[in-house]
Amino acid sequence: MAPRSGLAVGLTRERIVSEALAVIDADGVEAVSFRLLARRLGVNPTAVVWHVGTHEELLSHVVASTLEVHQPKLATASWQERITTIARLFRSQLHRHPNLAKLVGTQLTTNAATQLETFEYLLSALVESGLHDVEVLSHFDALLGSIVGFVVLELSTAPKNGQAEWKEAVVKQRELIDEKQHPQLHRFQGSLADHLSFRTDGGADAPLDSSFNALITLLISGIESTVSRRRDTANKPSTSRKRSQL
Amino acid sequence: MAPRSGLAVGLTRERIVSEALAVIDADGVEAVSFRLLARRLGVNPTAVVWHVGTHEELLSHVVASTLEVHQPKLATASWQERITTIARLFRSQLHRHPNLAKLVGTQLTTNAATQLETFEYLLSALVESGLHDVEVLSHFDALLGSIVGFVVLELSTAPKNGQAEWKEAVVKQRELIDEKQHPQLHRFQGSLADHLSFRTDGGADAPLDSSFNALITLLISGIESTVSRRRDTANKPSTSRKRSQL
DNA sequence: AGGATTTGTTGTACGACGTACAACAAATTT
DNA sequence: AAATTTGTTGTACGTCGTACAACAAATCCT
Repeated sequence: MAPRSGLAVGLTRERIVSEALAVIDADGVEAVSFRLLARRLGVNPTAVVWHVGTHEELLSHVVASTLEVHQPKLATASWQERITTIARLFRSQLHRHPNLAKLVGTQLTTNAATQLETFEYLLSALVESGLHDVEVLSHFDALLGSIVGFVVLELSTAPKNGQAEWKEAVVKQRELIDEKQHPQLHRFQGSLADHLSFRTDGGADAPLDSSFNALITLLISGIESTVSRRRDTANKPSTSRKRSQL
Repeated sequence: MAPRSGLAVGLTRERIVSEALAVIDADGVEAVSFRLLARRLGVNPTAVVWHVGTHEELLSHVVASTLEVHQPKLATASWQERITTIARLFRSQLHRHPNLAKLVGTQLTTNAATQLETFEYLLSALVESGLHDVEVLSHFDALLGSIVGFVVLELSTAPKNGQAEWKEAVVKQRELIDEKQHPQLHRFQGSLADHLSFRTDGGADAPLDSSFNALITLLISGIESTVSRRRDTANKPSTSRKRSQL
């Protein structure tokens, strides 16, 4: 798989991918080009192409290489603790490479390959929670999608061109919230600056820690109450309170 | 703001943006270029630039124009119903333009501008749920981030180049799940194809309806139990069960 | 009314990009 | 020792965003 041969054998796909990651961390995804990488590696651009294929494939490989999470042993922990740990681990991993977020949210290549461990943990946690088999998979998506999606959104970045004017516009708009038309927004106006849709900085500069913790708590206690609610209605089915499920 | 004048006055920013949206719906975000739009509008490329500014700004305008959700009157509904409605409305809106998802997840310009109505509804629903003021904002982010993030991830697309080989690889990898190493994954193997990280189609072709419903249910009953748990501990504080909150 | 300014459009030009293709040399296989 | 594979180079094409200068129609100023 790494068949050292050829003329100036120094070049590997791994080296290219890791160089690309460095560029991304420093200057963002848009800065990655075959020509730049070739320059930095002292190599001809088309040599890079030969190793990684298309530009799109290169970026896929970068994402894949970054998301390899080495799981700590969680076998003894409760399912709640396991979900929490997985979520936080993923988030801190992506926070280490914030410019990668847009790729993770975009690529569908969430690269199941190296992630089987993580998925197994998450799935077993859901089974252990007491959910029925039919529910487990939909909750698997719900957790994975909301957690990954939250972090992707948290790390989304401001438009890097008209940054100054844009920030100004956001601030002004925040100040112009009308008390009568939007009373609750007005009431929370002062604190809005650090929250989604009203902030002027991406999550790399202004992380949403407490919001993320709130999300985890919501998800877990949501599962708990789904399970326990069913346990109740099993005893006295006439009192069952049904939430519309479609 | 729309000061009809000049030579061939037919061109407006609105017309450009709507043409760009048409291109995006048909061929994806990558297909949008000044030159193509100019061709389709029978106009010189730089005329387009004059109206919309940079390429990045053009895409921002497209997102903004699409996310204008006209809210139905929800004043009489319960806070649970209001959250559900907002979430579903947003999702169906974005499902109508699936190729736009990557921009929404990427741009931070979630365009608070025209969305104030929606945010007010969401915020008031949280206040009404009984959460404390300090919690409302973090839960605001948690809901917004997880819901929007989920849909963005749901709609993420497969790499459009080596599609055939890629799909094959995903299928094969799904089949090679080892029973002893990953027992739960193996157990659910058959159903995995339609779920996150194991599917071969984006959410536009294979929507994750039941997973989205599960997410909403989790979030809402999570809030309910957070509130009611606090109500209990207010009566007998010694029994309070604390979930780690940082 | 008429000159100045704004507004919409055109043309030209530059540098960077992805990538297809042909060439070729070192290493490996046969 | 011949054939093939593997790594690298050079060239070349079409496309892209966008900066800049020119210019005409509409509007504004006095």
